[in-house]
Amino acid sequence: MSAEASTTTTDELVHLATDLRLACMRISRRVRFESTDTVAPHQFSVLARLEDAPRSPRELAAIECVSAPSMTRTVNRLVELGLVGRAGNPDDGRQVILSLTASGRATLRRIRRKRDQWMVSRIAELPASDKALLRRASAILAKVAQQ
Amino acid sequence: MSAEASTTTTDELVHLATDLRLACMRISRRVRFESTDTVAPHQFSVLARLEDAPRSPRELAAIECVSAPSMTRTVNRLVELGLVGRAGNPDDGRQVILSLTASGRATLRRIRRKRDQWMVSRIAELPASDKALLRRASAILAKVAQQ
DNA sequence: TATTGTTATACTCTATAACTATA
DNA sequence: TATAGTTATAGAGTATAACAATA
Repeated sequence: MSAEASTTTTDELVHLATDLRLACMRISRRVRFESTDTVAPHQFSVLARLEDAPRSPRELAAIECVSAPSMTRTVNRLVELGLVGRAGNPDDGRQVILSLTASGRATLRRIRRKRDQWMVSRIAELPASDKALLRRASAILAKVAQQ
Repeated sequence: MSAEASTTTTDELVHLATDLRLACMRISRRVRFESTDTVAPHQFSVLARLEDAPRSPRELAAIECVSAPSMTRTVNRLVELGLVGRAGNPDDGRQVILSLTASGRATLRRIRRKRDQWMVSRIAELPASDKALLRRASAILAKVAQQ
């Protein structure tokens, strides 16, 4: 009875984990639902991967944990939509190099802006103390997600 | 320079929204990825809807925002798996009433436990002050998601 | 022979349209 | 005729296996 008072009990920990997980999943769900755009989730994900650097289909398939034929299909569609460009590698005739087009970059920006807008509109009305708390929580959650 | 110090600027607000959204989405993604179980996401969702009360296929289709034939298919599979039971409505011969079986309830519990475990293992190591902060953040996020 | 990428084929989830049974 | 549910059919995403081209 004395040892439990000062620290977090297992029960409290599980409770916190459940509540926090549900809150994150619900927010994630709402954001995804709200920001349904011109490209599907798996297409958005590939565009985001190409943002930093051009990549080969194989690389993308590995990162996204899908098969090579699946990635071929996804990439074909993105090329068709004009969001991704395909180029050959002069040093290795087998390889294909994929990169974002200007339109692809614009699409990424637009989708992110839309997602953020949903979140901004909900946070804006909160009292300053809640915002400050979420600011700190955000950093902790980011670390938790990275683990 | 004097007015901006005390309150949240638009820029800070958007920044917070982006960070918080990304953190929630990443955690959600990790949880879903980690807890891939016997049933697919859309099946899990239907099981959860049947937890509180039996429902008709039509009701489920409306709640889950899918077509009636899609729900027929999903339900068929869940019945095949023994997780959902099908019964006729004596008052209306057209209607079908779906409810969770004992096995369906057990499956829901098992999946939730698995999802929680991932979150618990990550939160457990945090300092007590972070846990306390997340406890408060969780409540705020829950309200935000509900809006 | 190993690697990169595509094509062939099949399974699942989704949808719309057509159908059956009941009200 | 209107409603609940299913069946018919098609489109998109996924997978594995087989193939072509290059190293």
